[in-house]
Amino acid sequence: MNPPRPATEDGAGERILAAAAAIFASIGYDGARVDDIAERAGVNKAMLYYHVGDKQQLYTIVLTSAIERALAALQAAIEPVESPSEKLQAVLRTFVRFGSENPVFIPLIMREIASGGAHLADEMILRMAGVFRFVASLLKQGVDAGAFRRTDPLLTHVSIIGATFFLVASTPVRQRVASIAGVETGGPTPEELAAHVGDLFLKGLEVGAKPKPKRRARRRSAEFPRRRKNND
Amino acid sequence: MNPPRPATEDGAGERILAAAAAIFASIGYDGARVDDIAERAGVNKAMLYYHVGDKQQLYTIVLTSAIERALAALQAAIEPVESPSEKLQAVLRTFVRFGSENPVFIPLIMREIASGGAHLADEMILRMAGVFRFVASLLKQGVDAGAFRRTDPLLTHVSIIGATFFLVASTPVRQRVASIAGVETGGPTPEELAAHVGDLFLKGLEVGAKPKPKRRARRRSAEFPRRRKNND
DNA sequence: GTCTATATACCGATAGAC
DNA sequence: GTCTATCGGTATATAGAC
Repeated sequence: MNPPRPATEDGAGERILAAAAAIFASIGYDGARVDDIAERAGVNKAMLYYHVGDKQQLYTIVLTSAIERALAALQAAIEPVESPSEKLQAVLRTFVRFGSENPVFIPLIMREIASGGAHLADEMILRMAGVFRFVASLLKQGVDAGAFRRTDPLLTHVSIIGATFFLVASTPVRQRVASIAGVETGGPTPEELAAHVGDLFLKGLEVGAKPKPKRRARRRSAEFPRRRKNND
Repeated sequence: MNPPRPATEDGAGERILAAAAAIFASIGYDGARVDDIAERAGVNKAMLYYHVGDKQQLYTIVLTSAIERALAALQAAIEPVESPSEKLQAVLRTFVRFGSENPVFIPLIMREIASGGAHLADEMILRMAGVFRFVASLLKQGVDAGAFRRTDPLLTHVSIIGATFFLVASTPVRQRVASIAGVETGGPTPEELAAHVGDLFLKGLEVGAKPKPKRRARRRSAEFPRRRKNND
């Protein structure tokens, strides 16, 4: 059951993982066919099992390696800039750019969210929490510096992820909608997408001239009791 | 191939569609098993084929009926309010509430986005364009009234959809991440989710006190040539 | 209209030859 | 290490009895 070696060295292993990522992203775990992955990678199906392992292991490796590279890209992106606003913009740009350059990443995550994290091992949750902590610390820096309003960091993080991921992943559907709706904004570049979402969220987070002491407390109040966890 | 009747009348047809929606939402089109749908609906599998049709027809009916009800909910939601800001907030609240009360809707759409709209017939694109037109007209009202900044309506619409859908659908994963990351915001109510995203987007869209003539022109400039359409 | 039984095909995984 | 052939299980869809 266990692969004889890490399968992350170059050669057939890389081709198999790349093919698996592409197919898992486009039709999901259940829709993916191991035969198709092997064919796309140019290897025999038996070789796929020999080198990497079964379908579930293949999926886990694809998912974890993708999110690890995403986190590394995020950390590299904010290094050269200073202010919280610039860092946040760099993060948004990195989300958009990484998702555009690695077109398997966002569909994989979106499908996992859609299924309630059914295939997500604790290991993946841990890495997602790492990305969240990264963004949360950045938001906190902005709040401490007086640049950002104080918001719920996790909900803000999810909002950012949702907006950027949808902007990138919706491109094919968006173009069809734009064509039918008669608008001409179906084909923006990743830079334009990042600029749009950066504009929106920076204005939404930055401390404006008018204080307007927040329309509702962010802390949980007694009138909103905690809901039961609904993991099945 | 064609079902003998519309299959939207009450009785077994409704139960079948509800069961199909739940299963398609939780494990996707390819993962869904017709046997499971029939069992969940409490009908024989042959009856399912007799009343509704095959798996693809089942999926199409589920998807189109869901988005039609969503659009109806949106239209009903903005009727009682007046100002563009209140209307936008009502729209956000409706997205969150409808998605929470119809837990099949958001996963269905998210999976379609993730697959690039592979299963989306033109009929569905038309309905999605209807929802976009609805939001776009609302944004335009706000711009004309001097309440909102001028942004790309389609990209703003997608950003709103992405943030709200992710906030709602991420609940199970978010709770696991929150538990690991040591934060306590894993279980907000739909009202709290709507308040958060409303706060964020209203501040991001409203015209602030400081004019700050926009950091970048929204119109496509010569330095960003239109990309080729990449529908496969 | 309803249900049982089954046709037909496919998929994941592996045995075993080389 | 590589490939062919195949096993066992399961899926969609339908035929046909009642």
